Amino acid sequence: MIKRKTSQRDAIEQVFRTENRPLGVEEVLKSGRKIVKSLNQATVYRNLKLLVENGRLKPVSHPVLGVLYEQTGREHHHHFYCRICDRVFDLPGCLLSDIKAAPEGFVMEKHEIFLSGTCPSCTE
Amino acid sequence: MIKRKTSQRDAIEQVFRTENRPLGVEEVLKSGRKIVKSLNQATVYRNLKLLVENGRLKPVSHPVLGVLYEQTGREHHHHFYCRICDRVFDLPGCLLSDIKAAPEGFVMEKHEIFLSGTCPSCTE
DNA sequence: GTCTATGCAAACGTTTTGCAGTGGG
DNA sequence: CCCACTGCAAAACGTTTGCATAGAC
Repeated sequence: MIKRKTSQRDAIEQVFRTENRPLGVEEVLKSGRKIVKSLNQATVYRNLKLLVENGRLKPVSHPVLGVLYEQTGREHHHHFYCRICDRVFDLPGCLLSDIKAAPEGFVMEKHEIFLSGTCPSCTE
Repeated sequence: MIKRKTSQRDAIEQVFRTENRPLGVEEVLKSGRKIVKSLNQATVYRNLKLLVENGRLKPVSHPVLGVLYEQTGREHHHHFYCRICDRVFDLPGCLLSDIKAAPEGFVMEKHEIFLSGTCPSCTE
């Protein structure tokens, strides 16, 4: 579905590569405008959707921040939300591995884990 | 902040007692109207907020269904989402208990876990 | 009778869409 | 030279709010 290479879409992808953490629409727009100053909100929405359909991004529905997007291609992992700096960090590994999580009768196909608290730079 | 007893609020609370699972605004409105047919959407929104402030309900931000509400007073637990019947079930116990979840430097204060798959009635 | 809580409609913030025009291939 | 993609503005959607009045106490 992506047919052409545009400076707007490039800028959006570059933002994800630079920040290297899950980002929301507003953050992508703000940072993307530093690269392509005419960047429009509708273009960001359309491209985030396109990039998801093309398997380059994955949506993460965060309990506090709403829908975020992150780059695909990394291992299964979970997220840590810092309530002070309001950022989301990737956590290595999976806390649920080889635990029988769901009771009898339930067939578990997926899981998501969200931790929250304070990150290293905000904790003193 | 709740000063009076109204049939609308009673209906809303009754819906939660009857269903006994996390519910979204639309479900509350739909079921509540079976009890008080004039029940208005704005009234549902206002009462859900009031009931949260009064400690009777607790919001749960679900990755698929958005904001749901559940009755307070039960132990810490997590949720299972059935992708077939689209309902959320409470799960007993906590899968994260006494596991060191966050890496060095991160101070974990809370966590949320969402499982999904198929529930007993939808699995054959 | 007082004043909280409700119903209705307008307002709001966020996301999506229609359309004319730009620019990638 | 196409037509995918963009910017802009309007529409759509879910939630909140202002206001007049019903109804709890």
